[in-house]
Amino acid sequence: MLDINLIREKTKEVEKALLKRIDSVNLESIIKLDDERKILITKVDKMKAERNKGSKGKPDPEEIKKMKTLSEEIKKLDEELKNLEEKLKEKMGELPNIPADDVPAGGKENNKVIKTFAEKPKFNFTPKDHVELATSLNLIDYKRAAKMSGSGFWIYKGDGALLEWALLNYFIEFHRNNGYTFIIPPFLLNEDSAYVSGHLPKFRDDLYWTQDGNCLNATSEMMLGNYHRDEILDENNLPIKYYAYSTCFRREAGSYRKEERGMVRGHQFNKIEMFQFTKEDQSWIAFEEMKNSVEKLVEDLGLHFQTSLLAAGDASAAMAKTIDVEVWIPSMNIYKEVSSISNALDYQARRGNIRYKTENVNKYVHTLNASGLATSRLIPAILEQFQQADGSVLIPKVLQKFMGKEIIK
RNA sequence: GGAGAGGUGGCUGAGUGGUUUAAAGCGUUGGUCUCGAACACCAAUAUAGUUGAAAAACUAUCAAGAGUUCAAAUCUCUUCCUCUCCGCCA
Repeated sequence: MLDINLIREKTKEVEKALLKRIDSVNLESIIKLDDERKILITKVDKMKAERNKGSKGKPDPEEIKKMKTLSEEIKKLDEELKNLEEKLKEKMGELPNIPADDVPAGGKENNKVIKTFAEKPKFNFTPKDHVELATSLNLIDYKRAAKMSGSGFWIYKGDGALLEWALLNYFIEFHRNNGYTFIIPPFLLNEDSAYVSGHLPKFRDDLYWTQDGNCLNATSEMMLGNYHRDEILDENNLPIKYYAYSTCFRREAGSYRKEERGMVRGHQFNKIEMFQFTKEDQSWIAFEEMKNSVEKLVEDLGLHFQTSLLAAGDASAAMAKTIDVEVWIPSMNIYKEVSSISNALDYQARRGNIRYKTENVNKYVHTLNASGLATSRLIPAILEQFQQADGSVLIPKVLQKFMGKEIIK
């Protein structure tokens, strides 16, 4: 949600910025609605003031008659006002966040690679893809998972399960050392929360729903963003840094399984999510810090990867700026996202009504999130990038202590 | 799943139709006192919206929504949540 006052005061600038990510903007109609709202509120409030005055003490019968007509009129106007406010809210909700100045306009094709890390691995043998490796090393059981749960699921087994858990442990330890607070949230959340996190109405079909009207969490960002909903935070506690573990569930309706074999895209995967609530002048510092953390995490695994600045149209609508960390998957000849680091500024905080008090003024916090990290795309990258001629796979140094070995064979 | 009790400001807690502009206490902040502190005393202490240059005024909010009424924290209905007891149960 954008600030209506900003839209009123800097209409042209806002319009221009929004055109970087969407084709057409009509701010005038929003301002007009807001004008109507103001006029109506002034009118109704005056009538209510009159009624309150008249109803103090015991009015005589004639006065009661007058007040009755007044009350009926107020009721009508209140109804009108409610409709107007709903319409305005809906229109405001459709507006995406204003992209940061350095974010390129347009869609995916305008994403900019910022930096590349480590070397692309070279093989003097024919490399296998991660499905072959995971199957031959008995790390992942795709077949039995399909039998039990259908396609898009997999079973971690033996060293595969240990590798998954080692990654999670590695992340958990890393964030703990960086002063983040660990959260394990419920994996089910109610509809209201999904609206506040911005996943509804857009992703309704991509979420799993229970018979009680809850949905399964698709990323713990949904939980963390709601954690301080409707609160006024103590500015001395900011920035607040959380990281959460959750299993994430996604229907992935309509996606192509063929091109994304194995575990690149599934209905269920594990993820550690980072989240920060900051003061308004601290969020870009936090953004850098989070980006550096994610880069360090992947770098220390020894993987070849790159970072990209997403174009306005490719980033999610709530975000002012997003940088993707993309890891090299040799068999696909492509870089696949393992983390998006995003700054929403006050856009999410407005929706969730999350503020802090500073010098006796309440301001909206800024919110940021980043995966730190999802495992399901790292495992293919690790298997493929670190495979040896004999079909074994070297385990990254940072994971060895969690697995008790150096090589999977 | 059944039965019961509840939800009031940062917190505790009074308030069953009309000076409630929500009592009182605690907490917090500022001041007086003091060499300094404690005590004591004085004062301030919610959020949002509208009008206004400002001072300020007005409106709404007592879990949420609807209703009754000239007037609702208070009466009625619905929903949500919390607690207690019972039942069921990986």
